[in-house]
Amino acid sequence: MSVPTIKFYVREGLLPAGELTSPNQASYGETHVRRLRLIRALLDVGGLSVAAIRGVVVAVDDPEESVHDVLGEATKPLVPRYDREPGDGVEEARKTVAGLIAARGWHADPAGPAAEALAVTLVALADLGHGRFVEVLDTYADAAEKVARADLEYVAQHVAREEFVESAVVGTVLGDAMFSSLRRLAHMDASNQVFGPQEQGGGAE
Amino acid sequence: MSVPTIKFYVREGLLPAGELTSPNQASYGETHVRRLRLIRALLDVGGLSVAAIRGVVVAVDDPEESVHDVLGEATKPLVPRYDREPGDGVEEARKTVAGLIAARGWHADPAGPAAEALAVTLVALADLGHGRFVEVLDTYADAAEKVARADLEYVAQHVAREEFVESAVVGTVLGDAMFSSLRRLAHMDASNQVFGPQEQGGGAE
DNA sequence: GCTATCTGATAGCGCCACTATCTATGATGG
DNA sequence: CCATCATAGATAGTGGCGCTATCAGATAGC
Repeated sequence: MSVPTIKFYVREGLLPAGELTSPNQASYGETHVRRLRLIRALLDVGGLSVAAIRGVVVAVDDPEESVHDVLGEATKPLVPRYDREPGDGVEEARKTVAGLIAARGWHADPAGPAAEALAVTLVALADLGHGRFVEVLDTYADAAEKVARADLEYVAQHVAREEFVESAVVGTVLGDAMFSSLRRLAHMDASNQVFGPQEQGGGAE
Repeated sequence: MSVPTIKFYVREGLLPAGELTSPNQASYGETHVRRLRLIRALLDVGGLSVAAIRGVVVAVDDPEESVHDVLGEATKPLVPRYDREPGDGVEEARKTVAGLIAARGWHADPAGPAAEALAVTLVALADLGHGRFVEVLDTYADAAEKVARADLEYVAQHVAREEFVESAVVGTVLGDAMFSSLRRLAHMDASNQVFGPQEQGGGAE
């Protein structure tokens, strides 16, 4: 972690400035190191942009901010743009999403960023000829529910109140990465089972 | 979709050139449109880089290429770098991942990109003071298995052989996006239930 | 004192996903 | 037939992003 990089983060509002002990000497403490680790994790592992991280840390530092709002902040930049002539199927996808939320009794905003991102993804799938992929939506939603419950449980057990907000962001962002990797591993396994062990790698058999 | 952008994709090897009917007239067919949609979906929704997409389409176009290899290609650029003094906990994380793979009997390479990405994520979590998050790994793995099975089933039912490779990529990349959105929705619901309905949004009650 | 090191500020770099401009060629229409 | 206009291809430029290099000014430490 180079000094100029750190100063860059300070400039960008990701990191509070060190306490000046004299005009050319600043001291950085444990909170700074913690914050730096948060930045690196969100940046490298989570793939967030510096701007998104700024939004997150501003919200994290604001004691008035609710978990809900911070997550919204962290999630906003993740909605894809996927340009399309409006109304061409997006509307239908939005309805599908709203229907799913209603069917599951989820207390979630059908117009929020997460719902919108889902709708966009469904449209993209339909465009690619995979409109039927919605048939597995329920399986995905089941899995998502289970994972979300586990997340909440973890937070309830291991996270102190004053760390709720930061932990929620970390869990949301890194949890995605975690699940994504696990899904790939599970895919490998499943495809190895279906297509047979054609000794095409490190066949542990 | 502007013309210069399309030409850019041709130059970058993402899109085959149109068939020249005369030195200044090229004809683009359905395959080009399809490919363009694939590019936009992977780029906008999947968040892949142009370089990664090139790897994917080269592999997709190669009839010798196996699903396995193409997915490897698409997955490789997704492994985070997350610089760290080596051996400082990464090794332990790798062991955790290998143990998980073994415990589940997954036929997956514990040294492949997916396993490595998972290990890196675990290290990042540990760095952030969430080492205990591994306790929910099993829940995540269960969910991932279920989702992966559903994916395979979908492919088996709805995808023709010659589209296996492309569909696998699409499913892997857009499936991540889909699950991610669903998890966020499930989080909203869970947190709304835990923290009580403080009328902080569009309370559909 | 004298050098080495730190600070903050400004400007620049390298990569990436395009985009603008240019020339040559040929389609198009009165 | 000929003026206009669009298109192909090639080259160079743009804007954003995540840093990084350089520079003055100030001070710590010898």
